[in-house]
Amino acid sequence: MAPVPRLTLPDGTHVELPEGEPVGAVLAPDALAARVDGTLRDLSFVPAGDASVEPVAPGSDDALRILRHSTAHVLAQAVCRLQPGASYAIGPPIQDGFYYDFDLPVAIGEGDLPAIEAEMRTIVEDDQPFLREEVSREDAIARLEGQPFKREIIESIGSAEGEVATGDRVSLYRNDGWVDLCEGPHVPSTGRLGAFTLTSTAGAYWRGLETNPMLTRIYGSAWATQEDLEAHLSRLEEAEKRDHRRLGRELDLFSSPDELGPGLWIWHPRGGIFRKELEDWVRNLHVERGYDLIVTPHIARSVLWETSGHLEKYRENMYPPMEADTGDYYVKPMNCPFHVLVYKSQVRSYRDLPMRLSELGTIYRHEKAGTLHGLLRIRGGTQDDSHIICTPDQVIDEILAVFDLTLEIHRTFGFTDPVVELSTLPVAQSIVDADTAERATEALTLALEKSGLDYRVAEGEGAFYGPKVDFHFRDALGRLWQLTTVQCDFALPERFDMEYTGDDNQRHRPVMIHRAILGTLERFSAVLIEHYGGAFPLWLAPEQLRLVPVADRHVPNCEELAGTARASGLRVHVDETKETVGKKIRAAQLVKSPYVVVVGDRDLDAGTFTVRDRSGEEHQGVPFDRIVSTLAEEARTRALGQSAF
RNA sequence: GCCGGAGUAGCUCAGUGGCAGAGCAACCGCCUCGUAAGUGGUAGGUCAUGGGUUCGAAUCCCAUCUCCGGCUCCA
Repeated sequence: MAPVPRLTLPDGTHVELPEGEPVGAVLAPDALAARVDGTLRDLSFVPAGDASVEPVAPGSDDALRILRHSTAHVLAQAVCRLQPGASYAIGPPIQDGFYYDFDLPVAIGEGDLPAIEAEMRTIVEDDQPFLREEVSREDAIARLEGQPFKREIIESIGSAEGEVATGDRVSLYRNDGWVDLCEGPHVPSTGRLGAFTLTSTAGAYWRGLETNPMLTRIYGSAWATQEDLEAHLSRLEEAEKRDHRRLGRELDLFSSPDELGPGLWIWHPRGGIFRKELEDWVRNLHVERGYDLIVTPHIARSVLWETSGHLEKYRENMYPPMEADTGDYYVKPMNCPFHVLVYKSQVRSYRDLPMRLSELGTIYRHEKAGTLHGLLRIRGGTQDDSHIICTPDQVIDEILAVFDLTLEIHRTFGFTDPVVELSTLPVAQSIVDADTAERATEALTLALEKSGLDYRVAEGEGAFYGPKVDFHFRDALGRLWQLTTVQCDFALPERFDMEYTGDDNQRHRPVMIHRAILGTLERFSAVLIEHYGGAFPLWLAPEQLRLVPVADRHVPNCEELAGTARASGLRVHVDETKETVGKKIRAAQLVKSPYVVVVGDRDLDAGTFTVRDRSGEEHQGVPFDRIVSTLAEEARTRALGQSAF
């Protein structure tokens, strides 16, 4: 007779499990699953012998994943009830929720989601147990007859490396006669689910391959409690309020009229002043850091792009050529070839190096139509693009200096704690030989090690001409944005036959570092708008001070005060509309004007004013010259918070 | 590019085969006001574009353009 299994609980105590009893029998009733000897299992799992057992408590990350996965099953079951001929593919838990992919006899849209959700609720009310069975592959295929995707998965299991199951047996989960191939584990029964909602539908290729059939994906969100779900939904609402496309319109910053073409944007006066401030600052900072400013055109002959390799490797992202009297011209998708030409305009010596060539270069990329997204994914944009051309000995120090500048720039906006990623060369489509790629990767790795930054490696994610280091920063809502990219390039110097004379009087090949710290200004602006929710720090605010006359007769007083403030470099708006003070305050608040000063008899008599900031807080009795000097100082220091007076 | 949805006044939207609508914004008055919407009026439209069905189309059909949500976070 087999010995009774002895279970070790997380607190170190031991319990004996009566033979044939599942682990759930000894765990708290709120447990959703169990971790048995480190592996996630159903509560119904019966251990073969002694084991350590840990409950998967509600609210834990494991529990959330299981909950979401189980909810995905309920979704699939509901869809199959509503559309009996449906094939179901995969339905994993994801960030904040889950999805399931289907091939449906009848197409559905978002309007069909309430009906599906209602069906899901009845399944939850039924409190159907999730029953696990382990069967042979043949049996599994038989049980899932008419499910081509499941068949494909079953046949592929164990064949590719890293596949989940091994051996000939796979697991099925069944509730109420509906069967899915699934590794598990699941919650004990559907009654444990509930805090979920379906969010959207989408097309998704089977296994993500464009050559595969397009399936219908249904997305949902699921949480441990209704409160968590509601908190998530209000986070989405907050993100929507901060959407740069919406704020760009509301704050009158930019637009993309149809006549321009997709992915192209015009900046309005209020957006223009914001960009000017950003650009002036970033240019000056570069000059301070030893960069030289250059200017290059938007188009160039095809020969330039042949030499650079763009026509060979980057053509699909380039606008088609323009025919002209002197040959074919291409609009530039990158600035680097032009910077090479600046370098090559003279014979260079090691004394010229490092050369740090910088421009706000406007580029055009013919991005795939479906990938465009506001200012975040555009076809025309301006990069803070620089190329550092240096000797191999100087590479590491130059890269370190770029890292340093990167951190300084992002700190100015309140972005800290970057997530740093080293992307190695994409082997297949590179113009670089393995040896060169190795050298470039090594240089970046050495610089990263020396910088002390934590980083992770992404194999094969680099640019076609070289490996790169990317910096991602977290915004006010906790979202990560890839902003900075630093690329180490041994290929273009070769292709363009770039040279310098060394102190040995021999010719040498320089190294080129590509780097954009803000990325494109359009994209960066979008990130800033969402980060600040449109409430820019004073130095970037299109309007810095708004004066509100109490009555018409105070307009001249406001104009006079505005003149004083403007003389100190402040951007001031006087609200001359014939509205009530309350209405004018509201208008100022809606355009997120940082400071509002109401000007009436009381203030003019006293010679002091009440300053209202964005939070609505009022600072009383402030002389106007102090308002001006305080705001000027706030702008000068690029302060992130508002002044207290 | 592909799947699904959408396109009506500057903005947000109603209108589902029978005269093109509302709120906000704009403009013109009245009010001269004290920290988030005072009040009356006026103007504003090729209902994305082109074709079709119909006595009749914003509405139904087709095509095109544009926008929105997505297109492995792998049972």
